Amino acid sequence: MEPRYEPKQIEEKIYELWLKSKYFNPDKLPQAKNKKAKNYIVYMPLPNVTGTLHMGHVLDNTLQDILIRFYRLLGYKTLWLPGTDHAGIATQYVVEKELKKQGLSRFDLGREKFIEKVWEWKEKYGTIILDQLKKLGCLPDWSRNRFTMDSAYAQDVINAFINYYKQGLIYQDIKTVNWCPRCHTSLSDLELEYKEENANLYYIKYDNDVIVATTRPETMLGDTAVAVNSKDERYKHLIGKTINLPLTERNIPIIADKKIDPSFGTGMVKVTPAHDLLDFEIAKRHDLETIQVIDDFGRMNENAKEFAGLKTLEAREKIVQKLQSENLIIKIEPYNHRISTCYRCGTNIEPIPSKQWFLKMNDLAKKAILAVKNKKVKIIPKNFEKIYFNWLENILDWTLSRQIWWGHRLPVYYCQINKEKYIVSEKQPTKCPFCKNCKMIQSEDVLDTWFSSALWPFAGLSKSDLKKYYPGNTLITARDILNLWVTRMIFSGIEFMGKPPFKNVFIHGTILTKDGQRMSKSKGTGIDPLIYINQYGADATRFGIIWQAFGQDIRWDENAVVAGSKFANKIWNAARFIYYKLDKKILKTKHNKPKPKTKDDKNILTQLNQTKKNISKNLNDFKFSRALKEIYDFFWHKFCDIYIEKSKKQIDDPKLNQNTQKILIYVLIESLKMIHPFMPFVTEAIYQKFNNKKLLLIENWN
RNA sequence: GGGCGUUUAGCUCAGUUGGUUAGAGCGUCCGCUUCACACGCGGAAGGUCCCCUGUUCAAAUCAGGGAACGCCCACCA
Repeated sequence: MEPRYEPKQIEEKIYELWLKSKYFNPDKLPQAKNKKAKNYIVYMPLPNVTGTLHMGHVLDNTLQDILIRFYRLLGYKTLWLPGTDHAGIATQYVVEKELKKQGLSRFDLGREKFIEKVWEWKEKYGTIILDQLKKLGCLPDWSRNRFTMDSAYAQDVINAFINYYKQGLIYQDIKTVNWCPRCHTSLSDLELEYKEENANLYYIKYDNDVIVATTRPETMLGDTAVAVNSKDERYKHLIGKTINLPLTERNIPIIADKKIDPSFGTGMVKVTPAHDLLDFEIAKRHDLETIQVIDDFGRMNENAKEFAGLKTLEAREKIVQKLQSENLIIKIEPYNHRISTCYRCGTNIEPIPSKQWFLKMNDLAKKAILAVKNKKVKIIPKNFEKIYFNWLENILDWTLSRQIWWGHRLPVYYCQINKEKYIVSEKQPTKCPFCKNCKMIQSEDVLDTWFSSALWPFAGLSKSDLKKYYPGNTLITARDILNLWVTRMIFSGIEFMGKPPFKNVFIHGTILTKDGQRMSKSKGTGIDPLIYINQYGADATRFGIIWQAFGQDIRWDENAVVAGSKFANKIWNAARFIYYKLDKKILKTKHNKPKPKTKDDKNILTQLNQTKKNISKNLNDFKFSRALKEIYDFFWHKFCDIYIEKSKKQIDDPKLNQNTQKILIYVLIESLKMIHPFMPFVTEAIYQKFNNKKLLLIENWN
C-alpha cells in the first residue's frame, strides 16, 4: 500500500468491479434468494438531457447513493432506478440556441428536421450526466435505465392522457394563458419566474370622469371595459355608463367587480381580457368581449390598427406619444413591480387567449392532499408540507398542451374537413368518424414535460417490475421541484397505481456560493463538481458536500472537500498500519467480534457499537451530515488517535498481542462498512486488500 | 399582501428534550520530521451565541417584541 491514498488510480478500477458484480441490480443480489428480504427503492429524479452535472446533482445523488448502499449492507433488496428526462422546453431551447449560432430558427428547419436535431443532441449529451454520476461513485441499477421518450414510456403517457380524458378530467378550452413569445408556447403557472422591473405607471384619461392607471398602455386597444369596486362610493354613479375608448371608435362599459382594489391607482382599472389573466376572469363574470391585440410572437396584430406589426414595447412608446399629444396622459410615475418570465429562456410572458388542453385539478389535488394528511406520504422537513398544501388547496386547472415540438404529442386526432372535430385515440384512427373520408391529423401540440415525468415511478418500470418494485420508499429532491414534479407524481401514482409512489420525500438544501448567491451558469457562479472529483477524488467530494449539508441553504466551502481528502488519506493510513503490523494469519481469518482484555479494548468496542447505532438512527431520520460526523469523529479521534496509539504498546505485550490484533482488524472492517455509504471508493479499495473474495458493497452491516 | 427560513469563533457550520469551562472542519499561532499518515502528531489563541424584554435556581436553547439577510407563494392592473 502506498503511503498516500491516490483516488485517481483507484476509483475507476473499483467502479469496474462493482459493475462486473451486477449487484446494482436487486435481482442479482445475494439477498435476492432470501424471500424475506425487504425492498428499499429510490427513484432517481430524472436528470435532463440538456446539461452536465452541477453541485445540486452531486448532493442529490450522493444522498440517494448513501441510502442505497446503507440499505444494501443491511440486507435489503435495493433498487435505485435511473433515467433521463427529455425535458421538453429545456432541451428544445438549448438546441434552438445551437441553431441560432448558424442563424437558423426551428421554423427554418421545420418540425421533422428539427426533432432529428434534438435526437442528435440527446444521443450526444443524454448520457453525460449519467457518466458523471459514475465518476461520483453513484451506483444505480444501470440495467433498468430509462428515457422518458422510450416507446414503453411513451405508451404509458398516452394511456394516462386517455384515462384522464375518459373520466372527463381533460378538456379543451380557449383561455387567456401564460404565453412565451420566444418559445412560442403556453406555459403552466409553475413554469414562470418572476423578475423585478422598474416600470412606469401611466395615468390615462379615458373620459372626464374616468382615469385609469396601467403599466401596459399598449394593451388598451384591447380593452373591453373599465372596472371599479362596487363598494367604491366615489364611482358608484358611473357604474353602467358607457364611454368611448380613446384612440378607437369603440365604446366600453363601466362595470363593478369585487376584485378591484380601490386603493390602487385611481381605483379605476382598464379591463383587457385578452392580455391579462385577472381581466379574463372578470370578463367571464361580466360576459365581456375578448379582443386580442397582441399576437403569438409578441407583436401588435391587425386589431391594433395603425400600431399593427410593432413589438409591444415599441407600441407602448407610440401609444403614449399619441395619448400625450391628445393630452390624455395625466401623469407618469415610476413603479416597481414583478413581471413573469419564461422559466427556461427568460423572455417576458405575454398573456394571450389561446386554445389549450387542461386537466381538471380539483379531485386529483384532493387525493394528493389526503395522502400527506393521512401520512401515507411524509415530507421531510415537515414545513414543506405547508408549501405542498398551499399549492394544492389553491390550484387552478393544469395547462397540459405546449406548442413546442420536442415531446409527447397529444393522442388527439382532428378531422381534416371539419377541423373543430377531434377524437382521442391511442393509435392513428383508420377512418374519420366525422367525414368518414379524411385521414385524421394528429394534434401538433405536445404535453407539458412534467406530465410525463409525473409518471416516472411506474412508467419507468416494466410490467413485471411493477409488481415487485412499486411503490418505492424514498424520494430525494430539491425544493424547487416539489410542486412542479413531486406533487404531480403523488397524484399520478394514486390515480394510476392506487398508491402513492413513495413513503418519504426528503427535501435537501440548495447549494449557494460562499457569499450566498445562487449558483447559476448564466451568472457564472456555478461550480463544476468534476474539478473537485479530479483534484481530490470522488470520496472527498462526497464527503465535502455531505459534511456541509445540514441546513436548507448550503454556502459552498471547498475546505470541506479538503477535509474529505484528508479523511480518506487517514483511513488509508490506518488501514496501512494494520495491514503491515498484523500477522498475515490474523488478517486472513474471519474477523469475528473479539473480547476486550483491557480498558482501552473495552472502550473502543463500546464506542464502535454506539457509533453504529447512531449512524443507523441518523440515516433513518435522513440526518446524513450528522451520521457522517459520527463516523468521522469515531474513526479519527477515538480509533486512530487513541486506540491505535494504545495498541502499539499492547502488541508489544505477549499476553495481549493476539487479541489486540484481532480488535484492530475487527474495528477497521466494521468502520469500513460504516464509512462505505459515504466514501465508497477508498473503503472498497482497502477492503479488497484484506479480502478480495468478496465486495464491501454487499457486506453485512451486522 | 401572505407564508417560510437563517442570524453562534476570521470563514463554513453543529449544538437533540433549557443544566458544568458553547463544539467541528478550514484558517491562525507555538512545538514536533516519533518506525500508519506533515493531507500527520501534541498544544494554544480566538465567541456580547443579532438586539430588547420576560419566564426560570438556570436561557444559544422557551415566550413576546424588534432588526438584518434570503427563499417561496399570490390575478394590485
